[in-house]
Amino acid sequence: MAEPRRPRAATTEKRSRILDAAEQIMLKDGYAAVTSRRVDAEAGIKLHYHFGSLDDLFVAVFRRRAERSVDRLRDALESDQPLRAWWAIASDPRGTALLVELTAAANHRSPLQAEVAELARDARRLEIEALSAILEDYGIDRDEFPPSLVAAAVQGLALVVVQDEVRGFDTAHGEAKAAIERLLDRLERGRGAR
Amino acid sequence: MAEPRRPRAATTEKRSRILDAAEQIMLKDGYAAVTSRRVDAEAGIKLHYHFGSLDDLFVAVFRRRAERSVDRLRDALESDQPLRAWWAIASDPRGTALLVELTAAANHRSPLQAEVAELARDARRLEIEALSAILEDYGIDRDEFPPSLVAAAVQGLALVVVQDEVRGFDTAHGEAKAAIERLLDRLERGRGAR
DNA sequence: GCAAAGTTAGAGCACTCGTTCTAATTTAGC
DNA sequence: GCTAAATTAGAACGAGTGCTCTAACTTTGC
Repeated sequence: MAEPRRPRAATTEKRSRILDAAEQIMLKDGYAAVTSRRVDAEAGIKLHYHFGSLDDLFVAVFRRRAERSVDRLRDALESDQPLRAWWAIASDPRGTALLVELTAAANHRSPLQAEVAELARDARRLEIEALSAILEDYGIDRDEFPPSLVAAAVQGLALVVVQDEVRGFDTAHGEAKAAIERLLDRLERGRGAR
Repeated sequence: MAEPRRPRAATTEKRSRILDAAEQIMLKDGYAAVTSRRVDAEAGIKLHYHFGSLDDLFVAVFRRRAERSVDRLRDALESDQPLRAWWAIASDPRGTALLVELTAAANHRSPLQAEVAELARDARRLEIEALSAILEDYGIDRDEFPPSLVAAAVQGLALVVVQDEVRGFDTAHGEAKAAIERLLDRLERGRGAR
């Protein structure tokens, strides 16, 4: 049978160095700029030995990110101020930008598409479950604003506000962000008082 | 001086045939699939004579779309049921998908980036102005939900719901859409009664 | 220190890309 | 119908792509 053939000590570190390079390129110039030669140059290592194909690399980048995201989301929704903590995660510029790029890249990389769909489902399920339990604490009517709507609204709002800010669009995103903070103040205060 | 050298009769039709082809490719396989040879094949004409460069083509696709969008948005916001009409536009799958692709493409096509920024600013300004006038009619508190927040929320919500639906993600988007319709019903009814 | 396995750099392959050029064809205006 | 301009197809160029192969190099376990 196949021998164990264990990798060397430094290998996992090199894998993550390649993943870091891929993320950085994606954030700077978009997913289409993530080419084998560009990653090689940025990481100082050739990717093909460690990942085989670009598809595999994209999937690995996504997986590493997705695992962190789901863990952090779970913690946030179980924290003292679930809405505020959730918003902090959703409105993180780096994470949002990467998610947008990876989702766009998934359009023509089917192995990646499956991963993206899975994360979308898991994250939304997590959010909806958590919201089902806490929405009433915030004084939000569940018939008028069901968890599925609130979840989509939070994610969408974060997406638009963050993207407009990152891209430097002149869309009063600062004012919107301030209003969201005020809203969170009021909601979290109201929840504590209940 | 330069002679008039007027183009032939069929030329404008051919230009728009190329634009149509570019849109179709983008919707099907993403902006990165819009290559000169692919467009040539899809449209049956060579694009370089009519547009010069791919950058010019992308800008032309965006401009044609942007002009229609702003006009339709203006009409919607001046209609009898501004929120509902606006939502209908924002949640149009084809328009949303194209906007996402073009915005992503703008990441590494600077001539396009300038156009996108301009549309974002103009559309948002239009929305904020209209909302400033009608928000109170809907019984929405302007301090708690300022126009800039409502505008970002509507666009973000549409983005997420439509994208999840188009991509077949299992995120309860159907339920969210139904809740939005109920919300619109209530809001528009309340506005009429005022 | 030595063999075996892990890892590397570099060349190379077959392909696609955006764009330009040229020669041929089609059309418009007279 | 003729001429000048508009438009076309097709080849070609240099560059970049994902990926493979090979020969060298480095580390590991004994």
